Amino acid sequence: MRQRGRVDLDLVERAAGQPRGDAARVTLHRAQEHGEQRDRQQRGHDRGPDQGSQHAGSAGARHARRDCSTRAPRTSTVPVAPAWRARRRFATILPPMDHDEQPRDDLYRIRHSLAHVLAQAVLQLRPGSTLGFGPPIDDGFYYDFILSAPLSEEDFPELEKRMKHIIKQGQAFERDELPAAEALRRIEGMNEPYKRQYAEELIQKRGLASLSFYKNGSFLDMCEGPHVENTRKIPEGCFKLRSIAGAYWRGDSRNAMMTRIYAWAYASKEELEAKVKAYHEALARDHKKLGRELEIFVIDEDIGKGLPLWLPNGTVLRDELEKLAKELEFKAGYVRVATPHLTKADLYYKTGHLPYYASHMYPVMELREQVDGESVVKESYYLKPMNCPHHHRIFASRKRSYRELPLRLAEYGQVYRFEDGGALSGLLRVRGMCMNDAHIYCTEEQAHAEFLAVMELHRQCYEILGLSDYYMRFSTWDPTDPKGKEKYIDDPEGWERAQSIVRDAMERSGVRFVEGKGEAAFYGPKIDVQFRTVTGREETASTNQLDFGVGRRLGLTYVGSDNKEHTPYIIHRAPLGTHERFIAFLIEHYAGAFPTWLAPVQVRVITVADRFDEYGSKLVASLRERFVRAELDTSTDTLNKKVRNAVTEKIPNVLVVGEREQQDGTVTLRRYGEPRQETMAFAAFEARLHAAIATRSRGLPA
RNA sequence: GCUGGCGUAGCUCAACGGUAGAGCACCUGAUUUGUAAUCAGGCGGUUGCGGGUUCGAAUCCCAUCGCCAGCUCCA
Repeated sequence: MRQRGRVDLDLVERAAGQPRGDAARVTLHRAQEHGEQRDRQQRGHDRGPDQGSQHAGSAGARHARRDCSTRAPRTSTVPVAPAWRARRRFATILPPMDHDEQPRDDLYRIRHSLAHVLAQAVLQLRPGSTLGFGPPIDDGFYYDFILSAPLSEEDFPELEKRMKHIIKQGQAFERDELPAAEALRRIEGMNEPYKRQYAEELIQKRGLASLSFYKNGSFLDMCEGPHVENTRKIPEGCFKLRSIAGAYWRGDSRNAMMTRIYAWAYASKEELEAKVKAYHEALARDHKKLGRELEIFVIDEDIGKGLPLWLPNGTVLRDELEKLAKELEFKAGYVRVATPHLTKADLYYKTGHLPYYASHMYPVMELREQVDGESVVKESYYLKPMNCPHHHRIFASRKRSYRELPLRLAEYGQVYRFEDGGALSGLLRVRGMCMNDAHIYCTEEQAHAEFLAVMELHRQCYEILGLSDYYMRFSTWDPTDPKGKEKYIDDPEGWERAQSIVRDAMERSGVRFVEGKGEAAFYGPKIDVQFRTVTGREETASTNQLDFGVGRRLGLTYVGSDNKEHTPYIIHRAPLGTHERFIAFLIEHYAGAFPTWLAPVQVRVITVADRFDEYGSKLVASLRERFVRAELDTSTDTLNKKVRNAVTEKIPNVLVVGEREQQDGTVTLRRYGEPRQETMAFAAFEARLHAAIATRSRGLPA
């Protein structure tokens, strides 16, 4: 069960991507416009306060916060986001739309009206059911019910038939606006307890003086509209019931479980069909499917839920990403550290994780000994759910001077979080994950440049990977949050300063972002990078947080030029998130066809007949000599079959060699996805290949 | 965690109260092939696990494990 205790640790933070349970407000900053938006969107469960889940970004984010230590070269070589301003690659997917922001256009009306039509059909089929919410959503609409008898997808044809019938009847949507008291009386008569509860909230908490109702045919609903004037305005064949699932009333597991029916709906039959088709095609990129087919990872029941086994192909991806991170971080002045997977329980009491975060950690390991015939606990250990406390201890390993700041400690650290079983999903949400983690300890004066440098590091990573389908979310502190003082560091001035540092850095970088008020980490504001999976779920890939509170809490200090002790700012960041989530993301991004530098098998040599295998072996040996992942296909398959296999495995470079090539010392290159093949000297191919790998380019430069 | 659906060979699936099958993969043999599946044979499942109903269970029931989807995109 989920507990709702609040921890104030970073962990607590919802991990990235997590949906936050509270209604947070988000402001969209696009160039100059500001729009109000809310980020609900997440479809994950609310992992809000309680759950810290997630890795990747989230993880990064959340975890990170704790203390550490070590010294880094006090270089001043940090590149300060220069290039960033000019590029426009960020944020090409649209952030979630706020309820109050959605355009009430025709499509909105159609979807909203269809939700009422669905409800009417459901009430016909299951009289006595009660209603929850039924809003339009990004790709259609849904409606929540407490059904008088269960429905399943098998009932969809019947429901759709009834819906079509209702539409054909040409029911008019009639709006009725009643003063609060009268509205409540009417709702009372409707026998809709959830609607009533919400109506009371609207009147009492939001101060609405009146409520509106819409009636079409036999169906009456409290609803703000707008709707189409008549069901005939709903285009024929523009919707399709999609799925049925449970959903808690108001997304809160303490509330009743309702049944939610989702449907797709678009402005025309053609558009609907195109979208549904695109959706099904997108499923072919699902990382769970490709992960199995391309032998990247498996999740073995005998090992445990959420604990992936990385197969050789997947391990190549991890190694290459780590190599990339090490190179970029080295250039950005980071130093690497390594810390153990286990930690004494005491540390987590100091950081504040225990006992609040305990439900998201694997149970304690206790070393016992016999004392007077009784078994007593001598020492207790936990698997670490984040790397920050370890890094903070490294920072604290000796006295620190301002002269060695900023100190940037980096580690691809393995952490374990006990996520809810129902939340686990392939590599996207796991219980064991390896984070591209780092903590930067710096002075307040350095924080701005360091944060910019972190954003620049993000830009570099994303540019190399060709990622552009994401948006950034700036999560800030909400001074009016009723739980503020227990949840967040109580230091309004500190928040203001930290937020202005981040906001300014973001604005200077020119990156588009949305603002989520009330979504900050407990110790500071953060920037999360949000993306969507092929199935449309939003997740956090990367996270960056400016922590002004934990250093103080843990007594981390450095000696300043004034010979006094000061508390460092700490930036927690994870541009590549966790291997688990990030690779899931990359598999879907590339549809399994990785660029040469990342590909598990970079070159497959196929001979026309086995008498050319010796020549093929020489090619492979030459390539492997310089660390190219090349291999010779020695199977007895036909040439056609070998080519087919290489294509199926999405190998980026296939070399076909036979009599001609052997004689001329050439190779015939067949690039994945390119119909044209090309014969060239082997030396020329090698040079191009090495160039492609060295520059991590997507193609093979000429 | 909760709601619902689903677990048949390594993979994708069929059999839906009456002897558990196919394709691919794998193994063996033949084939030595110039760009997306050569031919033949073979191996492979106590139908996730455990109970129950039944003359008989992969099919029905219960429990359990696992997987998938959903769990505010608020009237």
